[in-house]
Amino acid sequence: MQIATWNVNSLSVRLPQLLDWLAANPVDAIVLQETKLTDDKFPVADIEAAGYQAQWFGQKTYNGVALLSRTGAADPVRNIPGFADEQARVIAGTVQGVRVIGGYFPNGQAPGSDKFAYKMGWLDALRAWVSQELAAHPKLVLLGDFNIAPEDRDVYDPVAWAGQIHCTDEERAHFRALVGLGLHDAFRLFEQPAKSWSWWDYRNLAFRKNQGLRIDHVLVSEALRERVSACTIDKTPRRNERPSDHAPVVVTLAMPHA
DNA sequence: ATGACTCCCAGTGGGAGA
Repeated sequence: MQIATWNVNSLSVRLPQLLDWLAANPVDAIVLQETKLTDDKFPVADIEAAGYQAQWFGQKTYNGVALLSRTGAADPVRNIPGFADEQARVIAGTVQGVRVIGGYFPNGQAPGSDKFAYKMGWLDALRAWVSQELAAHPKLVLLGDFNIAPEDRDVYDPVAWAGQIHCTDEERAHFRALVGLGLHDAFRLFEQPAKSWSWWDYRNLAFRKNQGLRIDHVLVSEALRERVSACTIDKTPRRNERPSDHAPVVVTLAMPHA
């Protein structure tokens, strides 16, 4: 079983690339971030034609998430229950017995800003809810655009980024607290090339110079840890014309009855 | 290097992203 995450930075712009990628990478499920579409504009027909069922939750201009799966998702949830939020950032569902939680974590803009405070409150609420979800669903994957670079090795220039957004102590403490619920950073369960990033700035030839951050993550529960056989970042779509600034991340699980 | 690019809604520019 394979599950992916991809921040597409506008699904209307990236739909052809998504369909191409799914044809080449027929994952069982994928969560999308930054669809930037109101629900009435979601391209459900194209996605179903590609062999996926979809749950989606969006808004105009900003945010927006979706969960696509071959077999459909049971018990869907949109956003964090009990956390009043104007922004469409979370979609969850149970796919082939695995609880899949896709998130587009707040950017936070800058430490000290209102948006940073929102990010901290959102992370508090997310952790409390994921803790409950874990208790109900031991086989759980939390994945998406976390907008957090967990360690200095996840940053191309950790000196320049020290204390900057995505790299603050507060954000990194939140990442560790999520892991502390009993989750594992699937990417780090394996030997990985140095300088592995999931996002590269559009500016300054950052992709060509491989100047990026690893901010898109897949966290797997303890019950799934032994089943994880691979976790990779696919840089291929970042080489497209008009690419998203993020690359997909794919986790492979050995699921005997999937 | 106070930047750079891309998307969006707007409306002939500006905010947000990361």
